[in-house]
Amino acid sequence: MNRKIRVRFAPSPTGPLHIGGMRTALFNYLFARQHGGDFILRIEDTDAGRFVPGAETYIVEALKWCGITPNEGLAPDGKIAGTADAQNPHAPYRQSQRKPLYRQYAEQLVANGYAYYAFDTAEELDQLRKTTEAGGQQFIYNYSVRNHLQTSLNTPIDAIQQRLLSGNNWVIRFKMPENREVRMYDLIRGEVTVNTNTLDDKVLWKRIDELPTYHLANIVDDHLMEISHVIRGEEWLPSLPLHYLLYEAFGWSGSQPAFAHLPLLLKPDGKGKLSKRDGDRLGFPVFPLRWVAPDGEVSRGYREDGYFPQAFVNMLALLGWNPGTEQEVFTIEELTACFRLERVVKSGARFNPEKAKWFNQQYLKTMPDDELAQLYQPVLRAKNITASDAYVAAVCGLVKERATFVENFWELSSYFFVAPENFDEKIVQKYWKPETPDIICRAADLINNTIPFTKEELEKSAHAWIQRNDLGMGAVMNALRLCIVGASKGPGLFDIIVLLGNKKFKERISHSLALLKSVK
RNA sequence: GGUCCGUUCAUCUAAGGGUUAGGAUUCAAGAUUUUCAUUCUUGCCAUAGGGGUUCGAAUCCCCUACGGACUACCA
Repeated sequence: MNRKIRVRFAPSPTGPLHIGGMRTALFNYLFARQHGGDFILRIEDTDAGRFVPGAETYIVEALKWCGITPNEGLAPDGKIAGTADAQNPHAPYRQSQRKPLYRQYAEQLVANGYAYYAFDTAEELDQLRKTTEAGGQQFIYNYSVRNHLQTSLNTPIDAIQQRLLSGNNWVIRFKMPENREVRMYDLIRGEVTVNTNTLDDKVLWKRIDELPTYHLANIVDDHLMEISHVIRGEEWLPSLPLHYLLYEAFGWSGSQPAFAHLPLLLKPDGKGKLSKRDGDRLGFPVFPLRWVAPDGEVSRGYREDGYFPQAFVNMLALLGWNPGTEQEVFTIEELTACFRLERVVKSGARFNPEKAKWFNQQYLKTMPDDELAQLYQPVLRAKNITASDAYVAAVCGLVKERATFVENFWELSSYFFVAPENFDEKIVQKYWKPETPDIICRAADLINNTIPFTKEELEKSAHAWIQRNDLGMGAVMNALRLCIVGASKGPGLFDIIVLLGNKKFKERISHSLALLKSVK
């Protein structure tokens, strides 16, 4: 039985996707691609009350940024497919648009005795729950209470019809069997067993918005869309028995998908799962893209914070998964090749923002200079600086290994574009002596007259000159660096000078000399 | 409270019953460098506790503790 691998990522558009959701999407994507299967994007918008405008677009954009492209579920315009075509045979992929479909399945369950209509109101239920718990008992809506309530199980057929016709004062509940051990299998956790007595009669059909609940829609769609593997967050593990039982009730157990529940992402500090608040509190993004909530509140995004999507994806992949080797830096192709569901860790992972930075640095370091130049040019233009691509690329080449983000480039390389106006106090104190200006002038002359004007040649003649005059490497080089850079940092001084060029070097020396004179 | 899942350095994790318990991030020290950074070297640091099973347990079993999720007409 060689079933086609088909997985789905099924977020609900209640807000931006956070890191955990992105990881779930990534693992689904990797798994599908590795097996030559399909990766389907489905929108689970069966809660009209929690719908947030823009969330769906955000989800599509975020996946796109990461290079996680669904091969089913999107229309040619890049949006969620709303109608079926050759490319999207199982459309629509928004559950709200699949609404007409679900009702019959719910009714089927009622007809076959696996579900029933319940006529109690939310208020009655609340009351019942309160009194039960006040009596020290825990309230479970199951066989022990369902017979005492008004349901289709204890109401004559004509009266049921009457109630159904008289309005929407009803829900459909799953009739949880009594005292059954449900044995389930999870690809990551192994066998899990639960007794049905601890479970309750979950609502499958909501009166409030006349839509199925997650549980019903999810099972029906996974079946109809021929999903082979359900890879989702651990928060769904407690509802797995219900899902098993639903497949059974529909008679679909034979084609039921395999399940894998991913460990949760925990706060970097303290207790509990990672939340939006932690990002604000600890100063790191929890969302892939910047998100502006309908109320105007802005949440940072990895993209806007200057992370490369490759680095972000790489970081995500290593959250709760590892290849068993010591490799940490992966392209998405490499990830696709070596990802194994069985190697996903069982325990929750504390999220570490530091490691995310480290990954970005790894990618920055290996990125070609001309690509970096394209990213840096807009920053320069914003500062009214015009420089050739070749020049900017050379600058990037010299500073990239000391940066984590392109954003760091300016502070690391401003002196390649503008003369320093301020000088590091400590370095001035240490290296700027009364005789220094004279030495700098002579050194500058020497440098200006060196032919060819190359790093090697400059190094050779400068070293010889310093030695000949017994001036001390540190004293001359640091003072010279102070004039060029303004501080004691940066790449090799002769690298800088050569890139700056003879003319600019001269200007820089006289400019700084004048400034430093007034400082002293 | 109930149900389920989990527990190896500060953090992410490796170790199919037999290793001085390995790597990475962070931190610290040293080397290299004219400086900063990179790089390299080194260091610090862990099997939650208690019982079993076994010649031998991080690994299998039980108990305890701790952590997490779930417990809606949310997903």
